Amino acid sequence: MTRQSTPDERRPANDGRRVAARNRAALVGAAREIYAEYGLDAPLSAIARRAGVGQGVLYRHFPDRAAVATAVLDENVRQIEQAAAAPDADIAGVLGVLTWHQTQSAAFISVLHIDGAAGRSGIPEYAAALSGRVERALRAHLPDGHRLATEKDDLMIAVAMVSGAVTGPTREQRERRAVAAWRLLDVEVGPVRPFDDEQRGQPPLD
Amino acid sequence: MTRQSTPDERRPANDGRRVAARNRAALVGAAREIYAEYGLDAPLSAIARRAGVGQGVLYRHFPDRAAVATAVLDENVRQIEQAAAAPDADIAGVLGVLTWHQTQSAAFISVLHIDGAAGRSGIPEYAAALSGRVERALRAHLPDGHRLATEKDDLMIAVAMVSGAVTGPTREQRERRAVAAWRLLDVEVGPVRPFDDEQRGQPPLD
Amino acid sequence: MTRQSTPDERRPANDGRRVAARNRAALVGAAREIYAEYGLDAPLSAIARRAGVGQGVLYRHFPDRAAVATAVLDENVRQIEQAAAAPDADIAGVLGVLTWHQTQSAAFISVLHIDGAAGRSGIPEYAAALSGRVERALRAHLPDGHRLATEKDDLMIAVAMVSGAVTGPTREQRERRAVAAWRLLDVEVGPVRPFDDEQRGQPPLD
Amino acid sequence: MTRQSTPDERRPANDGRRVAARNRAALVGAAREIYAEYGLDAPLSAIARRAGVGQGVLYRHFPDRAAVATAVLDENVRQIEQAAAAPDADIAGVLGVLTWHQTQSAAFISVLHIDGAAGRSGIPEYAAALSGRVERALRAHLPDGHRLATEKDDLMIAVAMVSGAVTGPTREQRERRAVAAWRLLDVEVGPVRPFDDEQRGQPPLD
DNA sequence: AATGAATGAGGATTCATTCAT
DNA sequence: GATGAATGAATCCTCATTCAT
Repeated sequence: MTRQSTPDERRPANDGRRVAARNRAALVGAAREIYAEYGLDAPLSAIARRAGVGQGVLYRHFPDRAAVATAVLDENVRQIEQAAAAPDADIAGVLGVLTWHQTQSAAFISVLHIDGAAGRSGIPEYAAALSGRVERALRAHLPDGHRLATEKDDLMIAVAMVSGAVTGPTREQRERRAVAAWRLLDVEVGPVRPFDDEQRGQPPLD
Repeated sequence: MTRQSTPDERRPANDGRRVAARNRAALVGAAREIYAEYGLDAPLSAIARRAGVGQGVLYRHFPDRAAVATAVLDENVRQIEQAAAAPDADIAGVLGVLTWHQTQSAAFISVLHIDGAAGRSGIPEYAAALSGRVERALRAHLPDGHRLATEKDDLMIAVAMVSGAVTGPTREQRERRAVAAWRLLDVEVGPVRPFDDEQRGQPPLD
Repeated sequence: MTRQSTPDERRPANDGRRVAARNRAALVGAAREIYAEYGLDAPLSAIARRAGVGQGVLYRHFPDRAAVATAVLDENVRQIEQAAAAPDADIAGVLGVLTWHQTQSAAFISVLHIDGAAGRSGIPEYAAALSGRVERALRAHLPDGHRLATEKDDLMIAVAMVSGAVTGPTREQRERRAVAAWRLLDVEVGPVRPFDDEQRGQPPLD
Repeated sequence: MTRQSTPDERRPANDGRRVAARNRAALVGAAREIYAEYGLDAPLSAIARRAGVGQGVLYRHFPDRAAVATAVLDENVRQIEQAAAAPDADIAGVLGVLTWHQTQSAAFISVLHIDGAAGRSGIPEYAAALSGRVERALRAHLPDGHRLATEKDDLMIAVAMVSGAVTGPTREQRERRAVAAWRLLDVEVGPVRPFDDEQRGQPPLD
């Protein structure tokens, strides 16, 4: 339901495919907001409600709660991959994008803890896969002489460490702490910002 | 109304008030285990069950779930304080004890994230208080020239960072990662171990 | 209770019987307060706590919750009986004492509803017995020509009606309404007050 | 709750919705019965059980226990209002309908005690609102010279008095006592019956 | 495909009652 | 006799998940 502001949508009897895609996107967006506000344990009903769809639709698109979380985090990871795929990418820049997402989303932090989140939230191998993609994106630009290139695990341990430092009620404070964390690690980081200017807008729905 | 089923049958023995202290200790111990396995959001009923007591006993000893968590974490913090109070204490040694507890207890990690725990578990100012005690214990031995002594927040940010790195299914792996984290921070840490061999005994309550 | 406790007890260390009597009185007093504040469904533990005794003591003196209530109300009824036994007693005077108790105690009101209370609070035939004693005390002074003497049930119906009217947060308001109720019934009532000046003081305990 | 979806019946009826309406009615009916038997403090689970639905259904339809009670009592009050709105209504007739409901429902009695209900059941201002509606319905037909028109509060005090008198295990006995109460008040009352012949029957649940 | 109602298990919390000391 | 701890049933309330329409 939820009157859609899209002008071309005037007929609820419009064919399903398009509606389905829109619903899926609405669910992912709603989940992102809900996760940001309440964490990964938030009730699924809240996500469906904020997306403006019935509970059943959520289950049609996502088999379980882990799938929802994965879909949300997938977008974050994709941005990092895109940042890594940019022509002028370097490790500092990619770390900056990564850090931005760390400061943005409590859920995203969890996934980088790999099993910290897995315990409670039932995000199983999904998390490992996402974490692996992040690692590949970073490592593609990791020079041999880089501070995090000596030991095999250092790169992702450092990422996890920054995740640990990123706490606080406001994004600004979280960013300040993230920057301090990288400084303590003696690692140079580019500007902390999303990859594109594709602002993922948060409609103050509901 | 009181429809009581006339418990003329044997009733599970009431061992008297002597057992109260033992029960409290059992609850704290059970809570420690349960928290380590499932995190601070674990059901209180699981704690009572593992302690081998009824639900009511838990509520007799602890008014709310925050009180349970506090009782558990309080012991960890106390060990760190004791380590700091030892005659030959230095910052590396205290950090070693701290790190041991970080590798030991998922719950303890949460509390050092300061607000990471606050979110769901309703451990609000408790966490801040415990975290403050840890900070004081550490700062008492922080030399002026120490790597973590330049910026005001660096000390606890570093602690949070190590907490972030401490993941993995086994304590050994978590310790390995913790050590790697301190190395990346270029901070010297003493042996990772509990303060004393003081078996976590029964506090002489009552 | 057979033993008359002389008020001038000089030996507080004289245990046993005397302590038991004091505890019983404390329980009744506490129950009166608790009932006035929370109604007849208040937890028994609250009564024991306010009386400053253990839970077990309550069960030693009273087999069930109805016995507690009865003990409390018994005192109210006794005052009414004493008022009726006074040399210069008349129906108006006894009604005044009765009304005072109605305005004083929500519990007492319930008992005069006879079965309204019985339903929930498990005050079974106790209530009937108490109600019967009140009726006898009143009827002893009911002149043949009295407004409430025509029909058999009129007397106690009128009492129940006044009980129904007695609502409100303060005793003053309840008294005002009680007086209005008697006026509507066209029944003359003496001064609304306890029988003796034996103020049953309410220590603001706890 | 209750987004007012315009109940235009153009669409092929969604039967899920139809069941919902039936369930809601069943819940209200069950609540009425349970309240009559056990009073307003009856467990909500008993209501759900008698309605033949799960607990969750009750919470879907009513956010809290006060909402359930309000839904039930609202119907009673509505009947009284309808009786007052009838073309040939007079005060005696409306009082008769009111009295019928008093004899019918212990819960309804509570609400007219105004604060008697407020105590335990958490039906605070709801009760006041319902009581106010009853008063308005009555007062609309109260002639200036009526016995209950002299003092401002007399009307509702009288209603409360009758409520107080209405006790007893059977409706018949309660009615007899109610009639006696009105007689003692010297107030003429019409036939004690529900407003319409609209028997509030048992919804053909399952 | 969407809807949103229903189910029912799970967890929190409160108390009446018993009983060892 | 008193104490107060323990038990465990009962109730409240929340969601994850299924399913009829």
